[in-house]
Amino acid sequence: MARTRRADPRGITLADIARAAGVSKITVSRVLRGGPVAGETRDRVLEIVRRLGYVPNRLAGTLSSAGSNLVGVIIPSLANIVFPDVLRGAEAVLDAAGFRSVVGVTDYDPAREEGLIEAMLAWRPAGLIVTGLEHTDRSRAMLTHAGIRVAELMDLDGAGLDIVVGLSNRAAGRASARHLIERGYRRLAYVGHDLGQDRRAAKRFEGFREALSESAAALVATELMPGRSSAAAGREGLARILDRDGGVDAVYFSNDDMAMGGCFLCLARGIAVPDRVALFGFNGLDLAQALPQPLSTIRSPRVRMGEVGARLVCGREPATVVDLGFELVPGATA
Amino acid sequence: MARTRRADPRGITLADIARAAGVSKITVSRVLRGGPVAGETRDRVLEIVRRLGYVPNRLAGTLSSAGSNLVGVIIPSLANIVFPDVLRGAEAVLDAAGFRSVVGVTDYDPAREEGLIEAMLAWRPAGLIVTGLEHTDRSRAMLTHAGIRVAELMDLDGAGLDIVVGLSNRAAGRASARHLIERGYRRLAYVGHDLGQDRRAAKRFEGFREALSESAAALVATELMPGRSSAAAGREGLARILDRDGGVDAVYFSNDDMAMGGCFLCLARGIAVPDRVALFGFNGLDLAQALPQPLSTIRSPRVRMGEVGARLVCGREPATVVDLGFELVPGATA
DNA sequence: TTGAAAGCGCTAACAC
DNA sequence: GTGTTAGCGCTTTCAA
Repeated sequence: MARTRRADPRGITLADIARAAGVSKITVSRVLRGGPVAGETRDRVLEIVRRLGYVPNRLAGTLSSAGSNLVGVIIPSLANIVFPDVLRGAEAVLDAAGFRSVVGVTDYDPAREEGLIEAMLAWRPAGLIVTGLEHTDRSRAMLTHAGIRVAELMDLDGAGLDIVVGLSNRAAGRASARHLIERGYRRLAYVGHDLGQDRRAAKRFEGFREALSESAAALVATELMPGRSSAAAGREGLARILDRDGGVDAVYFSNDDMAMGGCFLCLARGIAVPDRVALFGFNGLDLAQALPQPLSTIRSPRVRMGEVGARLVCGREPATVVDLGFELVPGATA
Repeated sequence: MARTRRADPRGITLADIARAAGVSKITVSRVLRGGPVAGETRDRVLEIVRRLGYVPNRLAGTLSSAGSNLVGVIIPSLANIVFPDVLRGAEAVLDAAGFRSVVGVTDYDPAREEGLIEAMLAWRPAGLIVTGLEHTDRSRAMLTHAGIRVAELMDLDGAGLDIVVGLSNRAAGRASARHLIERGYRRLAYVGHDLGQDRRAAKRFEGFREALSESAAALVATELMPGRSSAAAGREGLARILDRDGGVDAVYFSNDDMAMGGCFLCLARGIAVPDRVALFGFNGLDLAQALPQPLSTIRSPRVRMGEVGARLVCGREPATVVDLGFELVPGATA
């Protein structure tokens, strides 16, 4: 046995192909990467590669050439379709460009994000895509010193590190308020979920209140449900608002999931929407547009954020901020 | 310059730490992996590691030691919450066990799956998690010869390669039919989406028809909508069934998304559910349980499938088939 | 057009 | 407890 040890006992290596083809390793390497090789040699090598089912080891290739095709993608959650949408956009672009995405889920915890960033950096990825602009100091330090492109997605309200792609949640909140005010609603309520975790929802609410304070309308009730956003939470939150009454004529929800719960409550109780109470969400989910009354909401360019972020993170353009904006969907509930 | 070339110009290496600490590389390596090192040496090394922000290169580590912490996860889509649910379960278990998940999306295309399997194998992952039992011959060959654990999730109706974790979609279809029959429905309809792509939905439909053929009930209408499942498609499909009439008294949908569309149509048209027409779905999405009338459906253990698949793929147990079953949710629509 | 030698950053094996 | 040597499987460099 010439070999003392084999990392992967079943692994066929370049050397095996080279030996079988009667050429050197580097020639096989060239064939595989389209280098200058005689046609006949190329055919012979490729035939053997195919017959043996050889798959080049990218670990070795990357270590040797310093060009990884891994890109880390870190999102807060997979439980809400919003983030899979972003991931979907990123994955499509990365895949088409020959990159593999390594996915991490923070559960909205900055400390977990920090751990994930470190774990991903260990694989020397070509780039890193993260969610939002809020990170621990150490996360920031790692991202800055890693020497790779970093894209921060889904938020524009704050300072970014390199590439920032998203929308202004504050502006979205303001636009939502202005829409309700223009429609004549004056006694508004807010039904949200845990805003300590969901910083972007918190920024929308801030923008919403900002716009109200400059208007004739007022926020007369706020219901913050503990935990994640869900239709059940939105339904329960609206129930509490309506049971207390107080003459609320429109409700702004932290997102479409919550707002759909509100729609369901009104359907169940036979409450006239928007005559008795108007409902407004955020995200523009397809499902909410298939409701008996399409939800009034703001559509966020989720897939597009993933696409643009991925494209930029793989490119060489200078640091930039891309505002993808949002679209107000009038719907029928406000 | 002793060094001719540096793969990563900004990269600090083990050698840099060793030099700064006045020890050999292997000692630093031991410190980092908890090997036997004197307390004082350990402290000195760790201090330098921290100060320099050194993150060990796992490419090199893995190449050297043959122990990758990457696991490939291949799913058909990210657009339907069902697959992010599975991914979420897998990610949670993998992350807790120190593994990173490399994600691939096939778009329901076996050829793309084949390409993804090859691309992932190039990273010599510790294991691979795929969706369903249908694969191209070459995919099968690669998975069999890779010498790693492979888990196939979400389907039990067919032959697996190594680890199989899921539920019998055929049995779920049968159970759905039996439930409707027991409730007294006799003129049934089916509203589905593209079953050529979604093999699991096709198997449910097969089971459904099987059970019907042994009963007094009959399938009197079928509406297959092109493309992916969606509330809009379900709504439109049910509209066609009802517009044709034919005395249909219950409708089985390919999944909850489609069924919710059906619910929305009935709400919009004021059709009494389940008196005029009963509706039945598949998946048990939370959202469908927050509807004014909770959807009658079958709950699939999606997160659990991901968890169990991930746990087994990282372990050493022999090849096995795990039937996680399903739960019929009576709901209020059938 | 092809090859030999050196090295990517790390760890296993075996000294000392 | 610590170091030396020899790779892991590939690509780069330089030469033929």
